[in-house]
Amino acid sequence: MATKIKVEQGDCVEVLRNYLPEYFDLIVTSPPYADRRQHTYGGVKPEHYVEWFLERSAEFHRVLKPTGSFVLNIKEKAENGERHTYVLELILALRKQGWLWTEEYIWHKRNCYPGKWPNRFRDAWERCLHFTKQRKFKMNQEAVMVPMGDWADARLKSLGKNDVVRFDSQVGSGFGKNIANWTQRTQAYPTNVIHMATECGNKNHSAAFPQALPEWFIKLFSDEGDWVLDPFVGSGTTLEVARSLGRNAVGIDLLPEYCAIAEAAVADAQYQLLEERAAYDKREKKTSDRIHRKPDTKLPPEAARKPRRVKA
Amino acid sequence: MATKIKVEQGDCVEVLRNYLPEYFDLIVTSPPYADRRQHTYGGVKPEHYVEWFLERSAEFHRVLKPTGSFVLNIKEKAENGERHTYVLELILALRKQGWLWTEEYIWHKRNCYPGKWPNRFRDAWERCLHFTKQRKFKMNQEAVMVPMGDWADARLKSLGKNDVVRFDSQVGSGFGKNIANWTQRTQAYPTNVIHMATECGNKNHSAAFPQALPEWFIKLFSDEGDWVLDPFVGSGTTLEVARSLGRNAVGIDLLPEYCAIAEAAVADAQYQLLEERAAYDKREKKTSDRIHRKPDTKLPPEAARKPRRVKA
DNA sequence: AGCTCTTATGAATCATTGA
DNA sequence: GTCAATGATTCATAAGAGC
Repeated sequence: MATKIKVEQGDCVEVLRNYLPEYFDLIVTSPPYADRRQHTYGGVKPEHYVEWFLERSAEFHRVLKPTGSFVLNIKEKAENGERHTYVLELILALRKQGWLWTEEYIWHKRNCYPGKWPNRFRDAWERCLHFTKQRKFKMNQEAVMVPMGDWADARLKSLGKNDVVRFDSQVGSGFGKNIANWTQRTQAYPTNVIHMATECGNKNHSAAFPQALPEWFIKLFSDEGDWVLDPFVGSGTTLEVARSLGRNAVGIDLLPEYCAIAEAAVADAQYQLLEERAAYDKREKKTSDRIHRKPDTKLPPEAARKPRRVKA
Repeated sequence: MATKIKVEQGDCVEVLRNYLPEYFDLIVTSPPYADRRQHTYGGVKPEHYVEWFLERSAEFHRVLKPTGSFVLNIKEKAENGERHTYVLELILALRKQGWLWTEEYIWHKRNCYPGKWPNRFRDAWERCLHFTKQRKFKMNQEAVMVPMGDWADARLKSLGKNDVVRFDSQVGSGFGKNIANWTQRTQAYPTNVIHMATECGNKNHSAAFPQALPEWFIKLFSDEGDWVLDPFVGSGTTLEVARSLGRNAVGIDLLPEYCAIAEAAVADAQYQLLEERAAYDKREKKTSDRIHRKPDTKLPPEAARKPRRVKA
């Protein structure tokens, strides 16, 4: 069964009215921040942001499944030496709208924007607010497990800079193979701090998201075949990732040009996957399930037997 | 001139009434969190936390200099599957009280509390809220610059899964070259994400702060000879650090036993410094300024010439 | 001195049990 | 019903033991 990806042009508050209730399993988005993208979204003023957002999040609530999640990547701007409070107010308002504020994940941007100001350092983090409709919801913790800390620490701490340089030059010396062994040994659950560089993986457009960010949440809060929504899809990163993970997805954006970019990005991703698949088939001389592949991490037996999920 | 350190027992709201207005240059504290440490602080209920705190922060505002800073280390708890909102409400309320919410620093705890739950991962971060009375305030950015070497080490230590995968797959792709770049520069300004483990001290008390956390803010927001206040001083970490950095300090705590511990800690620190000094004098055969020493990192010339400060 | 290995222990949360 | 107490889960450190 093929993965369905759809890009819709318009204001999400209107587009979503055509969708049935409880249609989506996951909403993950990075909305236009207040007063940003003025030329595109008309620059919602900070003092009107909450009101503006609530109208849309009401629709999100309607189209989200009871066991679904809503992940909101956002960060308040600083102005006149102070942080704006509209994000705090938004959290409080969303709770009044019926959302549960389940968690606040921190996206730690390792390579943040350069700059220097007299009253603050560079901003290296953003909020990823996790809202749900119920206390029990779908969460696949095993899908995002990380190699255990002992591993990286012990091994890398003992690596001097010379060792790293040597490692750099001795391609294929067996180091990679060893790493594979260690990762097989033990895995740990991650924390609520997500370390990720702001790499825009695809070159043609400036992605607000690094691909790995929506990837993490899509793996964590949805299954293959589920429906993912990004109501402010921008350049389409969420859609690309959703497709590559075997999720169906809908992306909405106000701007026709963004919709075009998003569609192109998805088409590229699709093409690339087909090429990969062809190459793989040729190599392996048999069909593969590469496109809809399982998470590449080995699950511990007990985790595989009873994954933590909630019945819808 | 000797550094003055004072420990006062009592509720800070009462103790501070005896202090003159605009007495302190910096307030840095980690208050008892709502419903935590019940056996010691009586556990302020989340729904009364803001009210309880505002009474005290009004005094903080009175005794803080106009160019001073107030750093609040706090994190809301999760209960019944949801994060509490009292910290968000506290930020909004403090602004109404006249504080400027200048910045929110993230303390990323590398070794966070273990545990597993169906709906969340381990909590690995806390807020360090930075409030001021004016848009212009004292900030010594150069005092907390990070040597590039250490920074590279920290980055290697904190390698997450994605780094590992990249490490593994892109052998020889320039990892070593990047490291070479980092080590060439000497110092960098930090960001608003502070990467620090929670040292569990070998002492008799549960050390909430790692020493390095108040140290960072004391260096950043005060000068030698300034007055630092910790109104919930607990085991006295702030006082120890203040003394070692040549700042005068006042610590207040409700509990007599904590005050005793704090006084002992400061005495220990004092004793240790004297010993160090004696040893140093013996080695160097001359007097040293080790106790009030400058940061041991070399400043770039231009930074040393014009440190960024605000006149009082 | 330096290293491996073991052990104890935290500003945690949730589900369950008992009053 | 509401609330308080207990158990289960889990991992990055420091400290100590052993070589």
